[in-house]
Amino acid sequence: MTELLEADAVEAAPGLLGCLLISRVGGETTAIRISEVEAYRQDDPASHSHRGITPRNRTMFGPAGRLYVYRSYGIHWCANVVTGPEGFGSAVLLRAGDPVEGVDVMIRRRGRADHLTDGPGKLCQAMGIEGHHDGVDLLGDGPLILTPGEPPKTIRSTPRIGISKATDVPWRFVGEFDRPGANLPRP
DNA sequence: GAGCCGATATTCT
DNA sequence: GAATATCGGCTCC
Repeated sequence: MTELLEADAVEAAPGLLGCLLISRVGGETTAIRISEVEAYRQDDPASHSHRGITPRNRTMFGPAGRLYVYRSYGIHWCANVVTGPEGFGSAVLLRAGDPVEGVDVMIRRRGRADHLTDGPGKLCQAMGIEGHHDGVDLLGDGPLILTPGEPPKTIRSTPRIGISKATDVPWRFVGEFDRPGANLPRP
């Protein structure tokens, strides 16, 4: 896991598909199987880190395996896994996952029973990830843990979503699995 | 289903 | 002042 995350974000991103993200925020356990990610790195005009270090994005420049959390559109939280060597601002945005544990908790946090973790802001809300989790170590014993899982059957790469720069690079990765996500609510 | 709109922190012009 | 790595509620098919 550590070696994967120390690689370039574009290499690490597809490797994160199928990994499990476990949250114990507030003493309640939720977990997802990661199914959709996007790679961002410093030499990429669409990345927060492209124009250098700021108070918001400084976690992206830290060691691999940390969680980078930022506020999106002033409303939502978005979670990234920091990758690459320390000092190079790169991370993998967690866009979506399949719920595998704590669905009842997710439903309560989201206030609805469908679309629990199928977007970056929704994923954070369902797992209780907020701004104060920025910088936590995902490989240690903290409230948020990243562990290896079963890789997807196939991986598709597409252009990234919701950006206006560097829309030509296919750095969004979507995993397709044999088994559907456990406990996925029927829409 | 698609399309419009409002909410609003942080950064950049 | 404008743009953004979004979402949910609304309308109208």
